[in-house]
Amino acid sequence: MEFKKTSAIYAQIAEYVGDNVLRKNWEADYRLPSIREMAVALEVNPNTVARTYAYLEEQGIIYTQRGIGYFVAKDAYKRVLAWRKKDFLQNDLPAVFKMMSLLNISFSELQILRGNYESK
Amino acid sequence: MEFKKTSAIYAQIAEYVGDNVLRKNWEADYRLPSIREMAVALEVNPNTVARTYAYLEEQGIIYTQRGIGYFVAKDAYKRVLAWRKKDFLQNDLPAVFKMMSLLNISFSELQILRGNYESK
Amino acid sequence: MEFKKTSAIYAQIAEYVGDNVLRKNWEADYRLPSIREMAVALEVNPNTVARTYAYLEEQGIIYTQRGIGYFVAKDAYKRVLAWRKKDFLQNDLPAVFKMMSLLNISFSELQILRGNYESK
Amino acid sequence: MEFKKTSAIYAQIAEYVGDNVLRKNWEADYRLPSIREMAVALEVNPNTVARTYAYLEEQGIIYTQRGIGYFVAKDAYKRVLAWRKKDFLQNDLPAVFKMMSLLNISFSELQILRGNYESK
DNA sequence: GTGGTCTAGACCACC
DNA sequence: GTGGTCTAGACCACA
Repeated sequence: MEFKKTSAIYAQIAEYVGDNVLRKNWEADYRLPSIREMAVALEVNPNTVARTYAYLEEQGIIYTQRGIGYFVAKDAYKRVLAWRKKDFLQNDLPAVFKMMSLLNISFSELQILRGNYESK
Repeated sequence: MEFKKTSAIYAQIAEYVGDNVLRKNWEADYRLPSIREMAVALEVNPNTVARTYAYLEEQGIIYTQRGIGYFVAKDAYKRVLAWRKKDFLQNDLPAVFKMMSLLNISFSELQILRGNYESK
Repeated sequence: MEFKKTSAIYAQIAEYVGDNVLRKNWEADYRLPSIREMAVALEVNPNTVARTYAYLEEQGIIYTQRGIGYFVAKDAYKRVLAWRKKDFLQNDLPAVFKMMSLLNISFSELQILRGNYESK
Repeated sequence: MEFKKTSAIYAQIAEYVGDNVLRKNWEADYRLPSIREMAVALEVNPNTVARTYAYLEEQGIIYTQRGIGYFVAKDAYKRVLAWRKKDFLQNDLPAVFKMMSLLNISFSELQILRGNYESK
């Protein structure tokens, strides 16, 4: 049996950035908090944030202007969406359907539950 | 920012046992692997498995016969179902709905995806 | 012949805590001695005290605040009373009545003895 | 805190013999099971039974005829009664009254409970 | 400092 | 062999 391990902190920070892009809090060319600011805010080592930013830059989600800072890329929304959608469809959703099957929860039940959450 | 932690190993083992009950691999009065066997198989300390079994016994999901072993309780299925359903509705489902909202995935889309998974 | 065993240490500590609640030495929201303090005071391993506290928490008799300590629950008195009353009626009392029968002690005699103890 | 320790096995066997005298299963001059028989029956080392018999002989509850066996003494009943009564009055009863006080159980309640047990 | 978890290894009683 | 308990010592997150 393989036990779940806590995902790396840098990856969790990447998700946090992605969330802000998806929610359109941070749109194209928005300047991200500096590595140092972010590190303080999240109570994390600056190197960890640097790693996150480097990773996001590789993915084409943010870009850097040396000496100025990091900015949200033009097509960041599109890319984040693709990235997260892939994750969701490949990992989360199958797990949910599997669980629904085990728990004998029908799809119509799900629709009702969905209504409950939205009304909150 | 609060980082996600994995649940404790003993709790993950409890889920594993629960899964086997839900899948009806292990039915009422089925004898669980002994604490020591399980510990070797999962490569954890026997105390950790003992903790899992003690926890499940409290929940009325398994029972013990001293010197013999642990067995699946009569109404284990019912209890596991209630336990996992509560978890699913309180934790997993809200996360899924939130993600669907972020990713702009509609409910009808979900239904189609569901069909794809089932046909596999 | 089945020889009498003493109850586990962690259970005896639980009784000790219960006594303090029943005597109203420790009332609602009273902070229990920390696991380590208690372990030193009772000369047992911290794990043993931790086990006691975990057990009492499950029973709803105490609650925990991470990083702070354990506290007596609001309805601890009620719960301890129920717990101990059940024990008393099921175990202690039958033994006493059996012994009275063996010793030919009548109920009225008991009442007199009771008076003697109270006057002390 | 002093934890309860299991009382010595030889003492528990002595209680067992005493019970049989009190119940008048074993009356004056009744021949006790031999040390070996008793040891086998109780799954105990013969030395332990020997210790019990020696102890009971000291107390004048049994007597021995070398090469024949152990027998219940003439005034065994009287002596056992005195011995157990002392124990009961000094140890058990005060504990019970203390517990009744903690649990708010009145004497009249006790009388009712007594009726319940007797009818079983 | 606090509790929460895990490992390692031991001893006991029961079967 | 089984489970049940206890000790010793470690690391983590929270405050």
